[in-house]
Amino acid sequence: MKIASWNVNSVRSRQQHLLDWLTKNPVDVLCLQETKVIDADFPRKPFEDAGYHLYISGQKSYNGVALLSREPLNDVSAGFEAIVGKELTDDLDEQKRVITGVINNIRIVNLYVPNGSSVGSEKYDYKLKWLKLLKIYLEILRASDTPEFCVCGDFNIALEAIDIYSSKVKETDIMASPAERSALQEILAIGLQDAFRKFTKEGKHFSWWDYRTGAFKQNRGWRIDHHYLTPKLYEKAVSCIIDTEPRAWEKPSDHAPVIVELSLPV
DNA sequence: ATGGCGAATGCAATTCGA
Repeated sequence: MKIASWNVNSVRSRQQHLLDWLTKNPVDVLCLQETKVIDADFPRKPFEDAGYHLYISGQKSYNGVALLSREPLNDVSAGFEAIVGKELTDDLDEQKRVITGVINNIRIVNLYVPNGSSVGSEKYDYKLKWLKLLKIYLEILRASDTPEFCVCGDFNIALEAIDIYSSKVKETDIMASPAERSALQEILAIGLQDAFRKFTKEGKHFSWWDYRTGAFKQNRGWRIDHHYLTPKLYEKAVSCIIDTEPRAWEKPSDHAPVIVELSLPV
């Protein structure tokens, strides 16, 4: 079973790239982030014609997540509230950043973690608050009757120095600040492991490159798109690769898709 | 240190992303 994650930076702008990529890479589940479209305007038909069931949670202009699956998904919910309740969710479901579903007793959680703008900003505080609730959300799922899961998406956090092209990472750099990293480490402490690092120990492997200053050509990137697996699934992982090819296509997303393969029947 | 690029909105210029 193959599960891919791709921040597409607008599903409408990237529709043809997505269809071309899926033709070459007919993954079982594709998790999209930054669809940037309300549900009524999501281009469903081309993906349904390509053989996928769609589960979407979008909003105008910003954010938005979607699950595309060859087989129908069970137990689909969008947002935190369905899992943690209204009280704890507060206003954190206004931005559409979470969608989950179950296939073959494996839960897939698709996330678009807030960017945070800059360290110390209001958006940074929002990001840390969001990550705190994410931990509770995942703890509840871990204790549910579908305890094995793959949490993937755009985390907007580079966990280690080798996940960033520059060796000059400052504590004030968004996506690399100590508070962001420890918030993510606390989440992983519930029992999640980085599928990519099971197979690749060295640096210079990235999933996002700035559109500006020719960053991709010079491989000046960050690895901020991740697949985290519960122990039983981590054991079953047989590969995890970042497909940099579509990043070189014309008018690309600034992110590349990341694909994990599990030795499990679909 | 700054700005650079791209998408959305909505029709010019601004906001946001990372």
